[in-house]
Amino acid sequence: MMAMNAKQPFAMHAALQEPKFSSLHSSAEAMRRVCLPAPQLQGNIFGSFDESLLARAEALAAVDIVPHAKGHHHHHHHQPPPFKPDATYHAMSGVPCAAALPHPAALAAHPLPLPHPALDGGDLLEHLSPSLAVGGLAEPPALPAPPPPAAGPLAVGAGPPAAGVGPPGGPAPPPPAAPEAESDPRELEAFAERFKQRRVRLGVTQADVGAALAALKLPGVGSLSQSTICRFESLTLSHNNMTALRPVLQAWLEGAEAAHRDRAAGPELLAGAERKRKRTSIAAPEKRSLEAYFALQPRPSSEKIAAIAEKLDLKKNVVRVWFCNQRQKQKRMKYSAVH
DNA sequence: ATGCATGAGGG
DNA sequence: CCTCATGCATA
Repeated sequence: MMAMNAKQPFAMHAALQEPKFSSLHSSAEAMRRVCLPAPQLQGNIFGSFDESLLARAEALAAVDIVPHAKGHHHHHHHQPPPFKPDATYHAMSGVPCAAALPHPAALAAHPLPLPHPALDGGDLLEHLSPSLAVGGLAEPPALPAPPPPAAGPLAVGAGPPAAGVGPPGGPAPPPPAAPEAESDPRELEAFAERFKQRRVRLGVTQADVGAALAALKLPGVGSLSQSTICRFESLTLSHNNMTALRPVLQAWLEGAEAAHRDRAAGPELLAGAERKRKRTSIAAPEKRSLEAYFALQPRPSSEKIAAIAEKLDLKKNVVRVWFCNQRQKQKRMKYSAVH
């Protein structure tokens, strides 16, 4: 009997992408803004920037054929394939990493050493520069007082039906520590940490938690993936998302601990997961170019994306998605530094 | 722990 | 097309 992965991605999704944050989000937004280079006085100057930057990035990408250079990393593409190998398909390996994954990897930081416009040379994007210089760099640094909706239509899992939180009869489903939950970043941070600690103490993996959420049968709440649980614990989700998930995870935690004490009602807290598939990967050189370009223009137009895609031998959609993801990453909650 | 991707919902 | 919440496949 094969267990078909019949997952029901309950739709919660972006309910409102409008300015629905009160003040916390403002911080995030502010952070993001300050990250951007002053989008002014650009004009033709940027054209040069753009050109040299991308040219350099591409040059770097092209030097993958150098004998050794740094002394690490050796690629193998950029060959003249009859196709467009923008993506590298790797074989799967079914890694049951789960949560307590003993990876000694320490992660490598990406200081993003933005090159200086001192470089010059190829005008690989000559046909791009013009349009970008005047047509794309019109960032309206406006922020017309975001009206705080006050109401919390977060609808974490309240997509289709009206997941009324607080039905008469069994109210107070999500027992938030604070009725008015300020959603303090510190608060969330603290909770995430405690959550992880207790989760580990229960000997439950992130994947297990995600799967177990469905057993809670909370309205609109299905199962989540290990990724999401992990991101929650590491606070790499948007503030909105964190806030929405907190009650759910807290509910699970309580139930799990209860089941732990009383072994008789929590067999669903364990789940096996089997996955098999492949993921497309963007090669390092291409990634570098993309990063360089992103630093200059986080929001390239379709035309620019198409041009970049062609230059890098990537599918346009891949490039577009890459930019989208970059934006999300840059925007993601990381306010644990500035309040 | 993260990268690339899908999809809903809003413009 | 974009933003956002999520997920699968990976390193």
